[in-house]
Amino acid sequence: MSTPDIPKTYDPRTVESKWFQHWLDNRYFHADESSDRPTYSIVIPPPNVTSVLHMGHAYNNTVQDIFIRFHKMLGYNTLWMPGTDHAGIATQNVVERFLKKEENLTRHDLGREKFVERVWEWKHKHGNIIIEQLQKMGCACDWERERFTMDDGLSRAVVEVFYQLYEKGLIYRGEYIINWCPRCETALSDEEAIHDDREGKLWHIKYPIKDSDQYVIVATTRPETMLGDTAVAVNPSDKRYTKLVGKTIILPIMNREIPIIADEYVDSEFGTGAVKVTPAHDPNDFEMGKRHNLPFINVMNGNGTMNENAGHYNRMTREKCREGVVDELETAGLLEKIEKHNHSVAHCQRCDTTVEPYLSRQWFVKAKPLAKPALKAVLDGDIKIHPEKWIKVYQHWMENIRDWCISRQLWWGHRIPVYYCQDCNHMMVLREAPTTCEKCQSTNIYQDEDVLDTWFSSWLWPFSTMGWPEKTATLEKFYPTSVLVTAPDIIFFWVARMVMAGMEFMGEIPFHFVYFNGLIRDDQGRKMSKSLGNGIDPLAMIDQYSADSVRFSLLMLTAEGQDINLAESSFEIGRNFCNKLWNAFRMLGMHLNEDIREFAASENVLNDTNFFEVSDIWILSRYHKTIDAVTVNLKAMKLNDAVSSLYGFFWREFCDWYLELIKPRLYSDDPARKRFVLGIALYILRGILKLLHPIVPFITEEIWNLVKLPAESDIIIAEWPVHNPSFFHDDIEQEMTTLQAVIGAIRNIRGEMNIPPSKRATLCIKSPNGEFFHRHAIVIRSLAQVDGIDVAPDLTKPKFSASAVLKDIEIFIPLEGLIDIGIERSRMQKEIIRLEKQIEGTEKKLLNKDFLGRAPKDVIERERLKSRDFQDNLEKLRVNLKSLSDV
RNA sequence: GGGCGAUUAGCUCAGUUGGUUUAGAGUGCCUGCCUUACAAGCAGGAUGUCACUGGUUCGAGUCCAGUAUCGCCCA
Repeated sequence: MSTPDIPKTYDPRTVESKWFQHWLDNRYFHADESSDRPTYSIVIPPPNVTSVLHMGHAYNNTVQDIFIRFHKMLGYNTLWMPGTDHAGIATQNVVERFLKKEENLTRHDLGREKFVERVWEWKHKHGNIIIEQLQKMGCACDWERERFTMDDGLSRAVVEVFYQLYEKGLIYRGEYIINWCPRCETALSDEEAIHDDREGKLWHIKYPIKDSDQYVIVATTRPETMLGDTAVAVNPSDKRYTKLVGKTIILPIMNREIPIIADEYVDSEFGTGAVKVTPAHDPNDFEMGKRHNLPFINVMNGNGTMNENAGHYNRMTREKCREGVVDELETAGLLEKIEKHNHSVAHCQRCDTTVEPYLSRQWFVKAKPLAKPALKAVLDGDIKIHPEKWIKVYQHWMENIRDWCISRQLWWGHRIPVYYCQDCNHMMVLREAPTTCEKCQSTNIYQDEDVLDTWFSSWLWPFSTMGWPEKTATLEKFYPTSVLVTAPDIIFFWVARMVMAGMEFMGEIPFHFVYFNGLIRDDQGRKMSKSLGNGIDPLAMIDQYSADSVRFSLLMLTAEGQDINLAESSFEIGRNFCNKLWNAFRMLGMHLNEDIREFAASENVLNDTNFFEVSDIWILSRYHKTIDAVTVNLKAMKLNDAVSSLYGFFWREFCDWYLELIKPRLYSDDPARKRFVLGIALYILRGILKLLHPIVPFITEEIWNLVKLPAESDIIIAEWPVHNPSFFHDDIEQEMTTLQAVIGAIRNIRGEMNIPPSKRATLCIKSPNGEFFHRHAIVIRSLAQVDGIDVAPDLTKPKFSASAVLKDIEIFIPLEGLIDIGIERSRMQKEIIRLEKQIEGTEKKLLNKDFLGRAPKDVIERERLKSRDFQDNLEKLRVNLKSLSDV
């Protein structure tokens, strides 16, 4: 493009898909095991295969993409491992609903084998949605390596891990109270049972004492479970009940005789101090039941209905049963009272059904031995966590870890590699399915019906995706990974367990850093959720504003680890920024030719020192400081700071000032100067594009390809700019600050006086530094819309003029007839009051003996200097104000 | 009940080890501009008892203690 034919508006739609395909075609995303460059690797937190992209994904993956692209440009051999997980419960639910709706079939109609086939079918058809959406975001994953937790390789890893842990005695089967979802009809881990505070009731029930007319009153939040009561318990030190311990209760409705026992667990403060004990339906009662050898009576079926142990409530739902029990007690005069009572109730993470503490036989992982090295890794600082506050949360969980229930009564998932002989009941845990019983040679063998918790495969993700248990070149090269980027709500589900797995199976940490990104909320600070309908669809936002805009906006809005409150209009930030970038490019682009492109790319422009003006030295100084700031912040993972400094430099300095400052030269008749200034501006723009690329990859690639030399690479693999301190010029920056202040003061006068831009003004300056104004006359004229400039050290204030004071510079704008004396006077008075307040502040300090005696010298000196400047300005202002009154 | 975090402009938030900050940014608001890159823009303006109370200090938005409100996690 030598005579630029640049579209007036930037069209992200075609541009974004074009470049993504280009990057794929050139395999820029591909990580190379044979490369000798230093490595940088991330494994994606695998989204559920059923999921569609939400704002949380969009944000989380933008962060990862920035890290990856940044390190790619720094020259690292980067690997971003993508993929999805099979999301046992969620996926099974989705497919079941689908089958019901489309074919009116249940999974039981199909049978296990056929059903699982249908799930795979569904996965092949719909499971790619989120992957395509991530690609739309621009994610620089190594898509050739995409993994799925049910892939053969990853499944082998799961079996291997089960086998190893079982051999070490870290996996066991047993009958315990677990969290049971009656809707999903499966066990859940503690982490999948979400506790919410709900308004409930506390029923006070009279339990008659055998052979007496007395009662013990027990308080319960779950009256229906009384059908399974096998004791009443009180605290041994509770004097109210000492005499009753050992007596017998006639359990109402069931008419079962149950003992009154004493147990330390009972809280005398709660309710009446006497509690019913239901060992098969409450984890604490379960422990008590074991301590006191109580019977365990399960009164419920897996689907949440009552069973034959519930007497005439058999087959009733637990909700109906509760109503019935309460009615029956009331009728019998056994209901003492009902109180309102708030308590926390566990709900199924996937379907929100109230979770039932349920006695059943499940498989568990012994967690304590695994937790020990995992905790040590973090406390020793081998794994660093950002923000650090999460270390404590991690520590608390690890120190109080409980065994992990890993079996699920589902069909979709990794089937537990345990086999039983039908003939001799022998149990075998094996890597490969056996054909005969190793004990009795029977071929009558069946596999455990249950599958494993999805997280039992996800916790292996950092190494299973790289080929473990094989010793692969990928593992050798890219494990441990550099950083894990995720949201803090899965710290226990995933982060903690990945560390345990890494330590146990690799003998090494899985990642060096954990970066927790904040949660996305709506504009009122509420969590985005389907039920509230307050979610913002990132794809709709991408359609409306472009992927770059979405990425940029999210970053601008986010402080480290803080939650983000998001409104749809927030995305205008990014759109406006991209528009500004496009237009900055357009301004230069229309003047570009091969020569200038070459000139800027070769950096020869930097050697043309005799063309340098203050503005050029200034922008180069600011540019190199910006490179430094952005690089430091990105390395420190302070993304918001990196983006802010880029925003400020590009918009507030490069566009607002530099591009305006160069216009006189750009439109001058001096081709050499024009060539030079275009060269500098393009040199800076090239750098800005590179610095911005990790954040807004598409538009930067587009513009880069319009300004780069044909021989240069695409920006995605371009070299990251390096700052050079020899470009730092504090003295020149100081001079620019003064120049900006002068122009600002003039603009202020013009603005406040409502002087239209068409009305040029003359400028009278009283200053000893005439040289300064001579040097900057052209840009002052251009940026402040003034005609002539008179400068003299002893200039007298013209009549009918507005004025401003900047230390030793006094600015006068004679505006006879235009200036409203009233406005000007109040403008000056406002300034005087402001200064008087400042002086008051500094004087207070300077008159304080303790301050003078104890504060460091430089601080005192600074205060003195400040005070003197304020006083000088004030005096001049007063004189000027007075002259205004004299007119 | 235990723990963590927050409280700074109308809104969303920065503010590193106490003095380089005369408390900032984005957005919104008011005024004036279609100035040959950009009205998705430009220029100017207004707005803060830094939640409250006390303490440490020559000096506190910043450190300490307590209070209030809100949020999150765990039991």
